[in-house]
Amino acid sequence: MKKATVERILDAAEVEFGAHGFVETSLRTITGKAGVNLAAVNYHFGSKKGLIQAVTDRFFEPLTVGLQAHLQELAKAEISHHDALVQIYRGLLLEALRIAQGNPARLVLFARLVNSAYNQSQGHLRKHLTHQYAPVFMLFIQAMREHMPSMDHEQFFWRFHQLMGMMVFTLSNSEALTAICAAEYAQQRGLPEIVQQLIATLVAAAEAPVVAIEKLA
Amino acid sequence: MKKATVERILDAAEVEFGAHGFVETSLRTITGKAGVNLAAVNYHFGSKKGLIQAVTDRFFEPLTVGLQAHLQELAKAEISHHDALVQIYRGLLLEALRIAQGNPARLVLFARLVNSAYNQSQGHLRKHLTHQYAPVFMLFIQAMREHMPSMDHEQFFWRFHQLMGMMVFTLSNSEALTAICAAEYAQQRGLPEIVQQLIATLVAAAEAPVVAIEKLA
DNA sequence: TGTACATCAGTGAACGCGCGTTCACTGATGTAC
DNA sequence: TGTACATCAGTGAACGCGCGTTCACTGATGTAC
Repeated sequence: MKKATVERILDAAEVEFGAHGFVETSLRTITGKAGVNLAAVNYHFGSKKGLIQAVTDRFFEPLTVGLQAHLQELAKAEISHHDALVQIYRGLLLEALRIAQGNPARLVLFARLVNSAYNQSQGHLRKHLTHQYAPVFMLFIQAMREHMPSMDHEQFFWRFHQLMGMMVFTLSNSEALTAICAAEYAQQRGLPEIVQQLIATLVAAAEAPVVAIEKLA
Repeated sequence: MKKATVERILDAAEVEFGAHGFVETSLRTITGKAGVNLAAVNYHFGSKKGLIQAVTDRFFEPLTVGLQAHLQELAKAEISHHDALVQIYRGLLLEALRIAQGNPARLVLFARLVNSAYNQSQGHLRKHLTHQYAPVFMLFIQAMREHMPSMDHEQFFWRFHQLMGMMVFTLSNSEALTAICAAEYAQQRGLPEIVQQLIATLVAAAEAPVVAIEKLA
């Protein structure tokens, strides 16, 4: 049973976008890998931008649904700030892992998508993400903020994005890093171990003492 | 007194590469801003890759010289692990700030350059960086490692790259983040404040307790 | 049940465009005798 | 000091290529009467 054209395009696009980014992946590469006609992308998705947004939604829709449920569960539980922070990141990253289905390229795609929320080069994607998923983002940020009580709004803002950076970079380069790790330390690490280490450092960084914002001498 | 063509190209390239990345910046944009002939890039630098490497060297050569001196000074001093870590990152980031001369786009360029050491899409740059500046990188890593004594090699490896990620992301998106910060919190932050906050979180994350590497449940 | 038409998924070939690069050329400066 | 030649910085126009997109078209399926 041959998969429908739309799905085969999305499957191929997901992998290629993850591996080489949006700009450096051509529609010819995607349609080639998918075994469909070049014009099929524009027929089904209208444009390359449309395809990028479709790929985004196929990942983010289940992710945000799962994350929202997880965060709402968490809000009811009475646990320490520390455990809550761990659970928040576990919720986000396990959900992402689940959707990526163990495929590293898909997790890299997730990191690229988050990154592009800051990046002006994919302006349409930034708009799409913020318009489409703002409520869940807000929920996530609020949950974090609740459990980092010693900071004022601006301090939290900077800290939050520092953590985002750590997460995005680590996931984006997970393939390069596991390769180096295998070569240097003879350890074959998978995504679950990487994510586990990542969560530990993220939470520790979230809990780091607050420093007043002032100019660097 | 009109600047020489080579310098004017490098100046423009630095800014444009910082603002839009290597792939998404065309030679026509650069030569346009520099006010020189399109063919001048290939005449002076051989190719676009050659230009990228020249831009890299103009930033990294003074950076690595300064950083090396700073690290060697530091090795003599008898200070705590914590203070040493602070000084290591201060050395790196103040040197980068100095070379960027307060121009945010130049600091973004620095972040892009570090990032491309991991990124396969600019393979030539990755090779160039590792071949050209490996000794200073090693020195930097060794200095870090010395002051994070409770980790084994592999744990240090992962932690180190998590910190790199935080740094690269924060600097890469410093313009977007300062813009959001100004809009949301009515605070006009400059690079020195951002770097100061960054160093605090980097060091805290470096000092975070070690966690055994195992699969995530 | 049969026929005419509409809709839809998909195709092959071409379009215009921007890209990095190339090349023959110009004009100024330096050098040898 | 003058002349002939070589070298060098820079130029204008074109080249070939890969890109996203478009368009006329095909063949299959659905629908109305």
